[in-house]
Amino acid sequence: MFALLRRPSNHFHVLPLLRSRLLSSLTVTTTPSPPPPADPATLTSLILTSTDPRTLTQTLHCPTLHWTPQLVDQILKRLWNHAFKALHFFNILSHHPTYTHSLSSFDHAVDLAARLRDYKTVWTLVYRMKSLRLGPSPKTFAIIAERYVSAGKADRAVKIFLSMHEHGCRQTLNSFNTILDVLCKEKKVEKAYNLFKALGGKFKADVVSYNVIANGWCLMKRTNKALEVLKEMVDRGLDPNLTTYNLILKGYFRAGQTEEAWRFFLEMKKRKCEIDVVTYTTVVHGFGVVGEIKRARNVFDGMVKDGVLPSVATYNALIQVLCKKDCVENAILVFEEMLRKGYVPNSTTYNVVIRGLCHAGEMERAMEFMRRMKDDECEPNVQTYNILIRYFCDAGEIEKGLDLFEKMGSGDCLPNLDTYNVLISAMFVRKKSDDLFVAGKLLIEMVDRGFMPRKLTFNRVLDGLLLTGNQGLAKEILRLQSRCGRLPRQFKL
DNA sequence: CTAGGGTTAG
Repeated sequence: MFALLRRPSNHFHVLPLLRSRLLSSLTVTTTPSPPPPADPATLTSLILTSTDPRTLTQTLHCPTLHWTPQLVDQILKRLWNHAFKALHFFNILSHHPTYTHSLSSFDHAVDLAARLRDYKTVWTLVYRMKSLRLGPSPKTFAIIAERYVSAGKADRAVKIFLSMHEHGCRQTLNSFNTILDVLCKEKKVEKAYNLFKALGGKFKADVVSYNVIANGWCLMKRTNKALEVLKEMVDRGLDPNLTTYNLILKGYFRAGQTEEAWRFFLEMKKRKCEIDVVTYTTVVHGFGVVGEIKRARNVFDGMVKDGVLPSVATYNALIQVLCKKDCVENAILVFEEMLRKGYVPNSTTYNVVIRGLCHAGEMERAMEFMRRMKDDECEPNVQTYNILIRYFCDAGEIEKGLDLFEKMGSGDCLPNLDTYNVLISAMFVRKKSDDLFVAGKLLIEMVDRGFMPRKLTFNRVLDGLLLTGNQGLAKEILRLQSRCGRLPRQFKL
């Protein structure tokens, strides 16, 4: 906590000890000594703590360091929440004397730049892929389209899809379905449906196209619209499949039409359309969220008799709804039951249990489960940290929240946008000058890492700093705000 | 990354 207050610059977050250790390993590389190890964790720390680009380049270009696309991708993944550093790393390797980036690393870089809304860099990367004859691939376009749509530029995304072939990437039914899906997932169903009507004939729309659109309506809780679309499909001579039925089932639950969902489920069973684990998981979850725990359990118990084994996701659904609508103790009983049956819980399982415990005020047991995760080769992820940080702060144990935050910075799980938002809000509860100072530093750090705070966050922090006499930091943040305003920071390639 | 099931808060 106090280390946090004292750290002068953007990297105040990294624990001092770790920092000096890594810096010394950096200087070592300029003299003929052992080569830097090639494991992703060490390399990621090295990139995060380096302060001098030239030394870092030297280190990463070291001939004994054997780069592979897998290694590069692993590092990019680890640096996902530190977008500028990630792109910087990508760029250094772009100039490596012998190594050449793979298509998937390019896609990572495109995704990062697009998330920063730095479209100039996005297109530079696309042209570079093209000149290296690596791509762009349909996946590259899916990434770009998704980012444009989520930045509120749906029309732009459609245009880019329509111009894919100009970049040497053929338009297929698959890519058509992808753009429809991207639009639907961002709740632009009308737009998707218009595109579907205009070009569905040309691309020979199939059951996937119809399912995507129907699911889009379901996401808007417009089950009837979804059913209309499917009627149209049947009229065109295309048969619904299990995915179709499952998405309608989910749609009924989502729209609060629980009894319709149940009748639909019974109909599916009666018609012998070979319902699967997804069907059952949907029903267990659907009943659970409306508090129908008995029915959820009945369905869960019944699936085995029907010859369908639950999956980890099914257990996760049951455990979650028990936490929410029943009690954590019963949820943990199910958790233990799944272990006894030989299932391997994943990070979602743990996160669900941890949230349940936090919600019940059992913070210590929640922490215990986080430690247990590691024994199950299931490292805590950013969601795990966010849950614990949030509940610690809500309970007024802000120091403990900050402790966890610092552990993230030094470990292999970097904080994301949610982490910063949660923590910054928490800095207002005690109305202490020191806390506001931390909030200011966090704000600066998040911008440094490619996350854009909302205007409201800026104003809250500024007000707080001025009220508590932190004029200096307030000034710095004002400059920051005007510098990043609405324009994205551009990355120098 | 051609579609359906588990994580997140008011």
